[in-house]
Amino acid sequence: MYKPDEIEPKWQQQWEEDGLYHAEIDPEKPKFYALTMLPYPSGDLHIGHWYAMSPSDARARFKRMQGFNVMFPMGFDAFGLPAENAAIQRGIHPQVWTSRNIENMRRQLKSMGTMIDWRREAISADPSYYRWTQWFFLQFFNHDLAYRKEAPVDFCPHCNTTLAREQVHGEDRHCERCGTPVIKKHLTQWFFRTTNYADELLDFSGIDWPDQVRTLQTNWINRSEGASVVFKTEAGDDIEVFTTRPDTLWGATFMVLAPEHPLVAQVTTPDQAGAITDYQAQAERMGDIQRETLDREKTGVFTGGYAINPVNEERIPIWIADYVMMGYGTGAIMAVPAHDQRDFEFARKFDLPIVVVIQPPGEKPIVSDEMEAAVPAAGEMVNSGPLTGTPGEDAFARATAYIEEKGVGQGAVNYRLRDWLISRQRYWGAPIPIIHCPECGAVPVPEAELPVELPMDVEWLPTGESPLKLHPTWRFTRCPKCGGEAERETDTMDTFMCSSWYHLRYLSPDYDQGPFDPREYDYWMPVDTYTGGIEHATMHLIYTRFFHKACRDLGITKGDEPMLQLRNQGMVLGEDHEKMSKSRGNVVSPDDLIEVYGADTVRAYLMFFARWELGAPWNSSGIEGSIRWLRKVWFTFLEPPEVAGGASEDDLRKLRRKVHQTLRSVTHDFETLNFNTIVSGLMELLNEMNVAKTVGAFGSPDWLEAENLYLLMLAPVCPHIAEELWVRTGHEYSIHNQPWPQVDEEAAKEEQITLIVQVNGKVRDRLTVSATIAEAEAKAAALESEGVQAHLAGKTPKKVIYVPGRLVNIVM
RNA sequence: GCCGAAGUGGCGGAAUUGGCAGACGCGCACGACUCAAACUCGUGUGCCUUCGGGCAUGUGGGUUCGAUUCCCACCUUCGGCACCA
Repeated sequence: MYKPDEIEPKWQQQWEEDGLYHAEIDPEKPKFYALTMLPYPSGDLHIGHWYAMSPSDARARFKRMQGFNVMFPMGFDAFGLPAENAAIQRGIHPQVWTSRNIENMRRQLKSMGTMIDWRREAISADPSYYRWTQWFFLQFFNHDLAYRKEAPVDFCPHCNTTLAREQVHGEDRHCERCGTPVIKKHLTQWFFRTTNYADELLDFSGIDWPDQVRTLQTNWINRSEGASVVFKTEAGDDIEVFTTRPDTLWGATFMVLAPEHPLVAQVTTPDQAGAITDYQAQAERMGDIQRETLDREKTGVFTGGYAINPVNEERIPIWIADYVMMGYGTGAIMAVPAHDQRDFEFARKFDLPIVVVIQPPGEKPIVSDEMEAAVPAAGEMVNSGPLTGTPGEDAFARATAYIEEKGVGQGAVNYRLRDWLISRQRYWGAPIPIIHCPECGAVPVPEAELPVELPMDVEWLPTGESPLKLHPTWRFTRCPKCGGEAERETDTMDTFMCSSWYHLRYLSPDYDQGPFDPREYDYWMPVDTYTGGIEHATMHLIYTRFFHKACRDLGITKGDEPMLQLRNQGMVLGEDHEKMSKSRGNVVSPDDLIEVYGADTVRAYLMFFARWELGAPWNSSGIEGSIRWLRKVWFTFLEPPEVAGGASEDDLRKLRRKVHQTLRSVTHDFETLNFNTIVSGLMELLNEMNVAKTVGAFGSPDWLEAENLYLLMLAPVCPHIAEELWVRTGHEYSIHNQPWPQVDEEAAKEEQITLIVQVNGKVRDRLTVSATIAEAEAKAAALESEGVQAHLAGKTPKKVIYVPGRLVNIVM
């Protein structure tokens, strides 16, 4: 009987005692760093964690058998709000709550039978870890990659903290963690200069990442090329704008500033001041209730001020309107109503002049009074002073050159990507290692004094405010520079900061001379295969790339990218096809499944039941198929056959062929992470082996080879049963130290093939012929076949097409 | 509105990238075992059929001897972005 509850714990213990999966530097062997995204210690592993981790584990095991020195580490992204909420609601200290959860999740991970090397575990909330998170912050600070500024920022009123732009999602601009719509606040916060790396982040040439992630990141960064142009105002100030259409500059008939633009007050005339202030107040209120979505009708107010169009010296009015956003570009635009739909609508509503300066080729001349919509297409420049007549394809370049010659602007590139806001007004995070001194300003904590540890004796307030702010003593300190009284920064860092470098801490989690041991780095980095959810495409996966590149420029890391290959798994939905959630009551618990089926069955089912990158709804009867398969594996190898001996040469050759064909496809599918076809291939081979068993193949040399190869292929998928059967069939422990077998291409070759015979593309016959059949012979056989004769009716075919080894198509 | 992914039996999915559509598994039906049920094993299972065959990979076209695969248009679903200048 197959009893997973007996064999699984037994082997897990054995492997652990023997240190089977310890990863050590070995210059003799090629290394392979297999990494899967680390979990947040929420308390329980759910089936989604299993789905992410157990196929990744199987892949790592496969690589190990292939002869690579594989490191497959695990850790916990242990800072974060849920721990703090538990503290507020139940009075448990986040430290206690977190370590309790980690203990449970570690136990669950071990029950999965993974090859995780637990000696390399890293926990981001440990002072020995966040000491280095803080150290990285200081390196960035010292090299002007971290800075502090006041800005309108996104604030989650539920989580009581600011968020990075990447952590605000959806049309309603809600908090990535809790779903609450964010509000704008003006606060002084810490930022990292991610925008310095915008262009480099768009370059994926050195890495094998899914197109989808590349597209998401590319769209997120949203690079646009254009020009920045300076308009002088009559009030004396310069207004800089960004435009992607420098060729339309002669058509700029007014300017629009965002209501929050700092120059609004300067350009506003006294008689317009009242209307302007009212509109600004309205826009500010609207900001909270999403002014973009609520009101598509253009609104705005004239400031009374004028600017001069730098190319034609026209005097153009300056307006403010909420369709111009302070957060993009310079917060001011030149409005070209003839060629921009938004400007067009605005001009029509407020009766502003529309001047056509682009004429698309081959279309009848555009007349501004008759326009029903803006004409955004490229075309010949018209009505554009010295550049009139410039053809569409040259317009952009010539206009930019002209602006530069005149000294009123230059070519410019703009991005949507913002600098990364890393300040969080929360307790359970790594404190920002800065001391604010009234004399010296923001002073970094000396490296020798790291980590700035979180105080444990804190009080939780139901207001949701960070207890660091109200701690009686913690924040008061002395300035490291002048020795005067000073205060600590009470904000902590975004937890995405911790997870931006965790793959480096795994290299040497106990190292205390730096964030990682350079010897380990030189051997293991970069990560060879990284697996995890696509939901991190524009958060963690941008941050960690930025982090790596910034560290490279500081001489801390090497190479341009931290992770060479990325693969994303999909999501396991509930049986009702909905996202799993406690409130829906459709959550599948891995602990329960292991109790009933054992880990090997769960692992096999998770690999088999869907395309890994897509995921699928759970199916509780589907998993029955997986345990049936493993029971059948057990019986096939251990149960004596009903027929002993007597298999024909042919039967044995057939068996051997199937074994090597399966080995070929399984090897390929492991390489490409097509887990479902690995399992189906093994199922198919097992069926074939049982056929061979009934004709007396059991015990023959070919059978024994099949058995060996079968168990070796099974080992990465179902490590426990494979080990048990390996030992029971008389092999030496451990199967997991065996090399991956080689395909015998000769054995895998088909001797006979089914030649498909088509007439006009329709199958009319199937012939069993030698695989090496010659073209003439194949065609002749096809023409003579019964099925064809019936359709030929004495006529001569027009054409006969032969595809070697596959088919003959007779065209009538 | 823009960008991207995906549409194949009752279900999850397969098809060496242009060559037998539906592998493998679930489910279902029938049979064996059983007093009976479950388990297990066996057989069958895309649809229609006048049993010759015909129709089938979201829809409609196209390229080709041949299309799930390539091209064009459209529909649906799911993700992302969105007054981005």
